[in-house]
Amino acid sequence: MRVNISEVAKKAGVSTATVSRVLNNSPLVSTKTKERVLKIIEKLGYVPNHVARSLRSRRTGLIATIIPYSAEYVLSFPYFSIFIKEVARRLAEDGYHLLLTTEEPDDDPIGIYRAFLDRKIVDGFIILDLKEKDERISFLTKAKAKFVVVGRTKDCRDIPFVDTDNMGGACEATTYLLEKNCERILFINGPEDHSVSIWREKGYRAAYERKGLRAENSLILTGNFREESGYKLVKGFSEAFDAIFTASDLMAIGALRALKEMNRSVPVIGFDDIPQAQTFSPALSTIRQPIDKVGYEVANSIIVYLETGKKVSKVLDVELIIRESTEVKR
Amino acid sequence: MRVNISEVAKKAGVSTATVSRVLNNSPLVSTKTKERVLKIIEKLGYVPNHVARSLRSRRTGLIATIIPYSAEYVLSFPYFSIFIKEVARRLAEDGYHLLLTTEEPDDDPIGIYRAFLDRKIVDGFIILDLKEKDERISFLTKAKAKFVVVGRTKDCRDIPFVDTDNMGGACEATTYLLEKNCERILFINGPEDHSVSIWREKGYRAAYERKGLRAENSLILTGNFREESGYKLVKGFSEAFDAIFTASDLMAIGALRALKEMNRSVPVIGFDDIPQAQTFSPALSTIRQPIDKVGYEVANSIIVYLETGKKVSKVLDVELIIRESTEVKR
DNA sequence: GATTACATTGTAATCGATTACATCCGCTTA
DNA sequence: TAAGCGGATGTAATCGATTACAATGTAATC
Repeated sequence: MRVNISEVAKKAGVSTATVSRVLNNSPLVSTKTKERVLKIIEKLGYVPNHVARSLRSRRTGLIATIIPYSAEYVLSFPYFSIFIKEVARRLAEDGYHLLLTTEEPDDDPIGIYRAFLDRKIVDGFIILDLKEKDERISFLTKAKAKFVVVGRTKDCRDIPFVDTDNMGGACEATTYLLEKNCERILFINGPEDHSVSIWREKGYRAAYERKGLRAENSLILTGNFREESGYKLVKGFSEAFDAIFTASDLMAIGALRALKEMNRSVPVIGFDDIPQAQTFSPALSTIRQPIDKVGYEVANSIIVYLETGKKVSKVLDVELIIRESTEVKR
Repeated sequence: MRVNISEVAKKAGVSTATVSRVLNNSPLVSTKTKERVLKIIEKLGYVPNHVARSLRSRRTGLIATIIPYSAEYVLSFPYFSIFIKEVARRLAEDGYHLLLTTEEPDDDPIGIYRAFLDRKIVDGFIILDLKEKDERISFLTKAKAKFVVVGRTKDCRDIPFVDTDNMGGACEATTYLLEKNCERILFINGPEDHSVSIWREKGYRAAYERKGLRAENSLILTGNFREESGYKLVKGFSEAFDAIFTASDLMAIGALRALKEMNRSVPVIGFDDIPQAQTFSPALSTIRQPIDKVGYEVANSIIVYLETGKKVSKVLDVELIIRESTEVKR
């Protein structure tokens, strides 16, 4: 029923040390014994117990990804399943596994991180939904835990991260609108403490500056990534504008709804390229992020970090997808 | 730095056995010693090592969910992230954790299940995307592993499962169309080996039978849950029909596209209530599944199974959501 | 005062691997 | 021939908990 290493050792007429050496491909075993042991292993169908290994080696092969408690997060990140699948796939390639859990409902966002660290359940963490001042980062750094971040804070030296080129994408979208001779582009950004918001605003401003212009602060609004907020902000906006760029597709959809009700039509660009972007009418122009690659790279980065100590960071290109919502009807 | 149970025992002037008893709330400790030990634990910030516990107790507290290798799966299941989040949340309530991974790319779908079992990495499994003849089920049953299934096969005695009322939902949708005086309802089902397809077809047929009618086999087509297949099947259908019911919202969207091109308009009902269902024009009438509850219940069921041996199954109600796509314009 | 019962506590084996160190063997070399 | 060496293998400690069993102390009973 339960075959363990001593069973194998006994049947093969060697010590457990030798069996262990065979298992770990140690050069300290003669070819003859190695073959004999392997044959017995095969015959008994022996597979080493992972928990026992973890205890001795002090590595569990588990990487935690903790979903932030805000439900909005998952909703505002519709490709989450693709991301998570790709992370799991890449981790498995090197014998690691993904432990997925949620933040605890109480007001202690680092509680679960502390628990995993103290109990030695995982070898490392993947941090999602980065905030500009993120207490998870300071906690994990202080605790000397190993982690990789999806996103980027303003100063991110010493922290391995994987991010999409939010600034470049926002700049490209804004530039596209400027070159359509729009001058007053309403920019509906995400919450200010989100790191993506900071980079997207930088991109928006950079596009103006490249044209020798200056972005107006009054044209920059703060939404929450959700449809309703795009709708309301456009409805309530009293100044003049001739285009809209939003930090999420959902807010773009909301904005388009508002425009329709107001009987107006200006070019609109969103961010994310969620499934609705294609099926909405008008089909949304937007910035597509390579979410599968983000998953791959972040998994890769944590593996490299764990095994070599090297901190690998990466910024992945995004792509401006032009569809119907930027067609100007005059 | 690393505090273990002997450290605590030494500082408290007791044996490790006593400390362990305190940790596990054993009644075999006097109140006095218990308090003393607890004070030391607090002071040293001691937290028991989970791996050592797992080794001794033969339970890791990990539940595996394995994403099937077909990429379509994740795409055809847009609420996957909500589901998985709810599973993780419920598991954590009782100290369990979700280990998420993917099937191996080669043609051995049970390889990863076998690996997790042999290595004793997880205590149980949650099975997704059930097929009518599912080799995962037969393998896990033979191996005496504990698992809970999302979905239902025809004969599912002895297997704990959580399913939505696919038959009831399909019946309700079909009945709604029949009562709109549609007689020839084109039913675009999912692949035949998927367990959901079987139940949805049953519901479709049941609705006809209740009206004293008989569903025609030629009106039942097989799609693959994706938009393209809804589009193509409608385009290529040569017989008469006066309504469409599809086993996924994506196929419903495809069907509506086809209808538009063909310049026809019949009531259409989808299945799932994905985010696009609301934003598509016309907004989709559809069957909404309580995906968060499915996640909660399946996690609950595996916990109960592991801790009491009882097999708890549940069928959750679905809801017919009527939007624009069933409005008849004649 | 001896015996018994019961409540606490300790000792040591155990879970299943890894690995530092010791040992053994055969061969080379002075 | 003895010392030296390196390769192969074994012995036993170790990782950090749990738990069967033994041992102790204290109070109740005769």
